[in-house]
Amino acid sequence: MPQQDRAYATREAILRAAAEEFDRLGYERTSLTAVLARAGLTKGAFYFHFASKEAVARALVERQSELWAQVREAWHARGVDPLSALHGMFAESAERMAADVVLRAGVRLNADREFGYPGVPSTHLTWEKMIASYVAEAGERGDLRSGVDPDAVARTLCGAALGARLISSATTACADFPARIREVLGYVLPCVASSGWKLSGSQKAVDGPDDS
Amino acid sequence: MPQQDRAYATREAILRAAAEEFDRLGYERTSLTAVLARAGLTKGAFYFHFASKEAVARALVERQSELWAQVREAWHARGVDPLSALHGMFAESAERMAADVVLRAGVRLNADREFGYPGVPSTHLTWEKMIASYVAEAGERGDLRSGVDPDAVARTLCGAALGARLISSATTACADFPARIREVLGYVLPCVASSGWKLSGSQKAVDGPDDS
DNA sequence: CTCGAAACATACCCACCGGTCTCTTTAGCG
DNA sequence: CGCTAAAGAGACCGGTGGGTATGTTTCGAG
Repeated sequence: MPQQDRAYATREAILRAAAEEFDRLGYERTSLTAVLARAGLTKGAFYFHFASKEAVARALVERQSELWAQVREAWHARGVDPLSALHGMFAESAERMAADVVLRAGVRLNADREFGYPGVPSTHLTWEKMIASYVAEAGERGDLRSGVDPDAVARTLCGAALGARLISSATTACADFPARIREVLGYVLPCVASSGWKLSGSQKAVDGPDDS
Repeated sequence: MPQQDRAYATREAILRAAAEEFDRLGYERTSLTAVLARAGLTKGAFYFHFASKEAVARALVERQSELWAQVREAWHARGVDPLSALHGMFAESAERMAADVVLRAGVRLNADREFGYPGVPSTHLTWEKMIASYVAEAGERGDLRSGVDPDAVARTLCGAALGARLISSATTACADFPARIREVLGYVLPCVASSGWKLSGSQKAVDGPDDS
């Protein structure tokens, strides 16, 4: 609760303007001047609310990471099988990103750090492990084909999602990101899951091949 | 044919040093000073051979694009089925990239332009179309499952390859890129190809699931 | 050997960007 | 009202990076 309401508004305005620029250009190529021009503010306002350019970026990454835990919890609570949960989490994440610039910026910033700079431990490994554990769990339930390596599947899905986001971000500002994600899932999961597995959780699986 | 042999050598040295920096840091974060320090040269030498920083980047992108046409021709000449040709092209490309810094830098620069800057037509669309045509051709031969959309497969593979390269580049300097690409192909192609299809062309398909 | 162009070195310029400093305005509160 | 701190404006600074201008070496031709 800020001492003044106006302060909260401008802080949000800065975050939003920064998100829009970061989303388009990434961290390096985004200048504070551009952000402030977009927000209709000046450096005085900025450095009152944030300690540095990096601090805004961190704030955006923060918001983003909070949200994912939330999404994950929600799908965990639904009690569907692991593969369906994975599908749901991917799809919901993609849809949220398509709808929210602030979220997109946070994701991009988070990724840019990892892949731009060399040798960063990276949150991305966390994702890979999380996905791998879901796939492994599916294996214990007998939902996998024989010979499927959970780690390899996790690497594939992670990479595919990353690439899809980049392309979608550059071409349609992530508008077609959900569709691309569903395509990826549609062409990977059937190859991973055993023939008996079916997507559950009131989801629509689009663009995958028919069983034949 | 340069007037002096030494000139050719230094030009190559600049290209190599620039490639190493571009490969690690990307275009924006690479400074000429760092490149020249690495090459043991000065700005005088640089601006004699290249008009600008961007010109070196273009030269690297140029080399890269020449090579792909070559790879594509080679696999076309082998006369294998379309899906096997796709597999071969992907695998060979990945292996060349793992081995050659100059190539990697060109690829990264080419991609950075497309995805960093908004609204660039992009060579990447060319790739998608090319892949889609191969997949469509496979469909005409009856090598596809029913319900498979060649365009969607192309998007998926393109994105997956892009993501795999980024992750591999950041973590192992693309050393495990060939393995990651084979994983991707192993978990996508079986889901796309009809059950009768088999990989040909003396290639090893690793990490894919068993048929069951 | 000489001379001139090619090939490279070095000092310099300038625009920009993140960050700081000082000053003004606004809002809460007695 | 009037006082004070929050909130914001706007000028300014240091550093860096791409690019240039000018000087110096190397090489090949005649």
